[in-house]
Amino acid sequence: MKPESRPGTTLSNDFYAIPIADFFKLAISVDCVIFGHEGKDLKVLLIQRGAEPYHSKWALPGDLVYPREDLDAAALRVLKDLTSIDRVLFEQVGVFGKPDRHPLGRVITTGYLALVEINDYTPMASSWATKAIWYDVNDLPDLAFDHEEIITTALSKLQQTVRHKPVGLGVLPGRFAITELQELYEAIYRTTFDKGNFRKKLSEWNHLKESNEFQKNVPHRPAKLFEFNLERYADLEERGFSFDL
Amino acid sequence: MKPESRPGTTLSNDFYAIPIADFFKLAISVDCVIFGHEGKDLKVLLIQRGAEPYHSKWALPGDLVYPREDLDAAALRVLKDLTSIDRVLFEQVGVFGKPDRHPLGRVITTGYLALVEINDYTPMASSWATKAIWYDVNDLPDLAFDHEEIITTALSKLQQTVRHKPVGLGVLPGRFAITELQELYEAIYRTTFDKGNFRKKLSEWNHLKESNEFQKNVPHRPAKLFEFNLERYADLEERGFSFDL
DNA sequence: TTAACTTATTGTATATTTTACAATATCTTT
DNA sequence: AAAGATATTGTAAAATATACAATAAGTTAA
Repeated sequence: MKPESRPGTTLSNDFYAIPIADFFKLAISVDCVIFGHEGKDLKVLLIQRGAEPYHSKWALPGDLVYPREDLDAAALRVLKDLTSIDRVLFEQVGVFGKPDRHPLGRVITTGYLALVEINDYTPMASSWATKAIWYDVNDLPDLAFDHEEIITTALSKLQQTVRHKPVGLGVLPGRFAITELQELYEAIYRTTFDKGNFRKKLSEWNHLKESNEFQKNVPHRPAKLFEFNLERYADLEERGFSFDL
Repeated sequence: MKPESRPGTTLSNDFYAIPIADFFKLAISVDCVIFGHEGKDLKVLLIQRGAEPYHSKWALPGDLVYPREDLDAAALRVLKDLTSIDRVLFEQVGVFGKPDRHPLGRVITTGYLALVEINDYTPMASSWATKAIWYDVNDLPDLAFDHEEIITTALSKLQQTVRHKPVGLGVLPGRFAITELQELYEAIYRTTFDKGNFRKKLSEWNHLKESNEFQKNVPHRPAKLFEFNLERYADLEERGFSFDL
């Protein structure tokens, strides 16, 4: 049956060639691209599937959305199941709805991204996965479904977001050296910045305040530790800015 | 029933408290935010609904997605139904999936945006709408469902897109004055730019080529008409750039 | 104890870009 | 011919970005 054979409608009652029941033979899911930061690395949390289809293949953690559940809530549930994290940086990436993306039926999925600090949480294998492992973004295994595409889109989205919103709060420890924050940016953008210039850029944003603490046990001059100025951070998040590479 | 009472699954067969059938009692739709450009104005094409719910209210044109139809294809179908346009600038905005956003049941919608030239097309009232009218983006009527939110998100997305991709091809006529292109940008960003500086910025992008034609019948010095250098335009679209306001 | 080594932090001169306007140019209308 | 409208080009000053140099302050090894 060709789509063209039926004029448009919006949940009205004029269904023609296609039985109305067919419009409800689908499910929706969420899939989470959980980026993990650790020093200079950016990784993604993948699970090894314990069920068909794609049994034992690597995939993004995800789940069907409950009948009355909000999409964002479903994605947060998956995130929390796996990392016990409530939220850090969390946003919708987009919908992936090709008719044949799921071999068992029509499943439309919404991708979400989150960014967390790897060392803050040990990912637990959930009931639906035999194991969960952090993979480097630059070296991913073969993935189930269209999950590779979702990850690619999510990374672009993350890079985009970080150009107009501050990042680091909840990812870095409460007190951190400026170099650590720079390494977070470098991991996200897969590049390097000049130390001095990056430092100047940050000081313009004015969202850091220095503490009187220094790094300890480092084999070189210890860096002064900073913390985020929460008010100013929230303000930047709210207003947005433009960070040019 | 609380979501927490059921552990996660990914289309596997371990459904507990919720009957599997309930997972399929939902429908998906697409809604199109069709932006129309005309001189200095940016408008949105709205339809007056001819069916319940929200009968006779203003709403975005949209439709249910056919069982085997790709989401993008569904949105393009709606766009073409109404404007007979194939595509110009067209992209996904995001998913809107609050459980109660549709009074008759669970309907999850994906928003799309398109940008067209108003004078190129006369919108026709489709079978599912009593009329279709262009409304100024800054002066919208009360809208059905969560369509106001979708429009707001779509406008942000359009502004974002136009910061790293060229715009104008397919919207402006084949030959146009630079001021016309500037007015398109000004309509999208709801601001004004310095003429001289905008012109310089454009010439850096190098995607215009001058014709030997001039404006006619204007009560002032006629402007030289330009056209897009298609190769360069495509190149910019491909690579992307950063246009700072 | 000191020299070598490592990263931190600040400074700075140069190049590049942005911005705000000024100055002309070229048509139409009065 | 003067006045009125934009078009188009030019330019000086201000603001930014970039590439490095120079110095600081620890640790490690000789």
